[in-house]
Amino acid sequence: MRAGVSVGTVSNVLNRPELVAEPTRERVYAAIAELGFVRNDSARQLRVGRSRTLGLVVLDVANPFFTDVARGVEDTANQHGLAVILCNTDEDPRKEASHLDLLAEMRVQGVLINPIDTDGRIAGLRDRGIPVVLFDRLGDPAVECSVAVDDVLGGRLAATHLIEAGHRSILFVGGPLTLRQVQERYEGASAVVSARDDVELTVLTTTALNVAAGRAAGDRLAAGGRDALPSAVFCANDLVALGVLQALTHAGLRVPADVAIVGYDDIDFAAAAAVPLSSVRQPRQQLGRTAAELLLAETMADEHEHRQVVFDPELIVRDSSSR
Amino acid sequence: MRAGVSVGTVSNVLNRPELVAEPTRERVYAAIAELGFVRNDSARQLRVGRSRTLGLVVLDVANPFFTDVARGVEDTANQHGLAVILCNTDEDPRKEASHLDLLAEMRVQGVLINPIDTDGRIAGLRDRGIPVVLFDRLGDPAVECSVAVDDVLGGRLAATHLIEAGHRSILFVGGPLTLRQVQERYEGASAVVSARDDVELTVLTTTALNVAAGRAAGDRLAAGGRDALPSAVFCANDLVALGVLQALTHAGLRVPADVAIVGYDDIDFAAAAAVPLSSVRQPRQQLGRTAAELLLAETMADEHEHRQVVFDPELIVRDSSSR
DNA sequence: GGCCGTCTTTGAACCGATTCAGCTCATCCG
DNA sequence: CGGATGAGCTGAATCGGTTCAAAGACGGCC
Repeated sequence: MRAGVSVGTVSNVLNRPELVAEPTRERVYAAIAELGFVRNDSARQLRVGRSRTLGLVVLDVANPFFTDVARGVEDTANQHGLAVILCNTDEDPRKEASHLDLLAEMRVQGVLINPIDTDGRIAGLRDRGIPVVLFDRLGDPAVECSVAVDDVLGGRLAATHLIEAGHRSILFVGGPLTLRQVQERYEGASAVVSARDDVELTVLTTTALNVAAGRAAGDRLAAGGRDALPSAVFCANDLVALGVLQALTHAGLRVPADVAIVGYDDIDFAAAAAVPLSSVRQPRQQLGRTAAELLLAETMADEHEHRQVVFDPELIVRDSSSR
Repeated sequence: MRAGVSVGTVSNVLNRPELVAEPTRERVYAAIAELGFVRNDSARQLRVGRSRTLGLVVLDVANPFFTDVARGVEDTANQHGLAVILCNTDEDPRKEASHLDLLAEMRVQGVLINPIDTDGRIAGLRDRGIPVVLFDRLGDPAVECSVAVDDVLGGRLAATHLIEAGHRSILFVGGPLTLRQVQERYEGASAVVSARDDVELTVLTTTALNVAAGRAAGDRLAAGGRDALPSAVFCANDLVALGVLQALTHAGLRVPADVAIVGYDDIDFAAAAAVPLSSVRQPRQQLGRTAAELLLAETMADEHEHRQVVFDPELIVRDSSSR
């Protein structure tokens, strides 16, 4: 080698510099700088058995909820010298599967996932020694760690608030209902409503949880005419809520006078909306950080006790649901 | 091996199945399924010399502008069987450097970057045979491909529109001014303004381009009192604009009556804002797709002609700047 | 039967960093 | 002075695919 030193020594300089004598170390650093040497991570991984990356699989990168979670994950990961590979599933089980396959081939240290399809693939990763932590959804504490926010409670908070504000016909907008988040938020609202005789809860399902889907739902609502309108709408997330708000406003309806709206997630844009949006807030970054920490704990320790962490959501009331 | 077959054959089944006889192929697939075999990507990479990933380095994942670009990049990359590693720099040159180092170690196929700091590191990647494509910023066509939107034109569009709407004192809000995008958008506006004697353009710099920074700027504006207010504000991006809008509204000022606002990027949330935001729209996904295509073209071809692609932005006028 | 060409399959070299047993040499101690 | 000690360094084995020259199998043809 350039520094008159063996490859073994170079490796030591890079990984355990304290083992190498000062002058040698200096020479090696100098040679590295001079030659522009960059360690080949594949070779290192091959030998060590696993990579220095961690996979994060989310439903939709364009949703600020997930980018905030990703922030949290990234913070924690970077602190430990790990890179994060962000994968987008678009709520498509096939995309999810193909991303998981890729992550398995990469021998990532672990995977954080908000799963759509809990098919065998996740178990497969785990069999292969790759820990998987579920986030924004609880799993089986016997086999996995998970971090979630209590969505049923979130649904209750929203519904309770609307009922207290005097609304008697509430429409839940969101979908697909196969998404656990959507289902549980609905469940929470439903539980509150069924405890009373005088309140009605209906559902309008959407095909996705984005602004366009919300806009479509809002258009349908508006097209039904003023009489068919519910007095309040509870949306499965803020993107949908913003879409509904846009469509209703566009159709000349007033929020909250004609229809009140409550969203979910309390993304930054909720407060900046046409009518500041009431929303159920989740501790997003903390969700990400906690998930990453659980994952790291699992990779480090020999003995590991799986944990379930549940955060409580909080209702933020703004103009869209109060007069 | 389980299928009574050599490793070489397995490799052929995986990579060039047409070379292997039907029955053998079947046996190998069966064995793979039975054993739950997953190819070790590091070993493959080590041999082949490069990975099947591509790095995307952005200023801020939480900015919908970048997630839309990322979408475009991902689409194209996935079509070619590549994974995308999304890196966040938070406008911090140190983070940028460390991400680039990591990507170099990973021997990514290429890097798409919206650079802050064009220090030696990018050239270093290129020397090592890793193509780099700049996006949202033009580079030197002799050494690199780049894709951008004409930010100077965007600035002109915004300023021209405001002047035509009768505004004579315009405030530009954005920063840091070291960001090329910020600078050029300002330049465009400045060029239009200096062509006239009766219009005044001032600048309020922010430390970042997010909602919080915008809110802070808006608070400062509002604190100055009604008399000190400019008649219009042109923001370096929509996040800042939304922040300003929020702060002004909160302070009891009316938009656009007291102050008009024009943003930049036309993110989905701009239309859904408290006062629907006028904004300069950029073809975001297309920017991402084009950048990825240029990168792929460079990796494939032996001979490669570097290209510069410039898209034109488009002004979308909404309520925030028209009465 | 022998030779040739085609289609399959094999097996060993190789990629580059890590790891570790073992070597060297200076120092210290009895 | 001999031997023990340990710091510092070396060099070869190793990880698991990919690649390719070469071997093998088989059929056709003279």
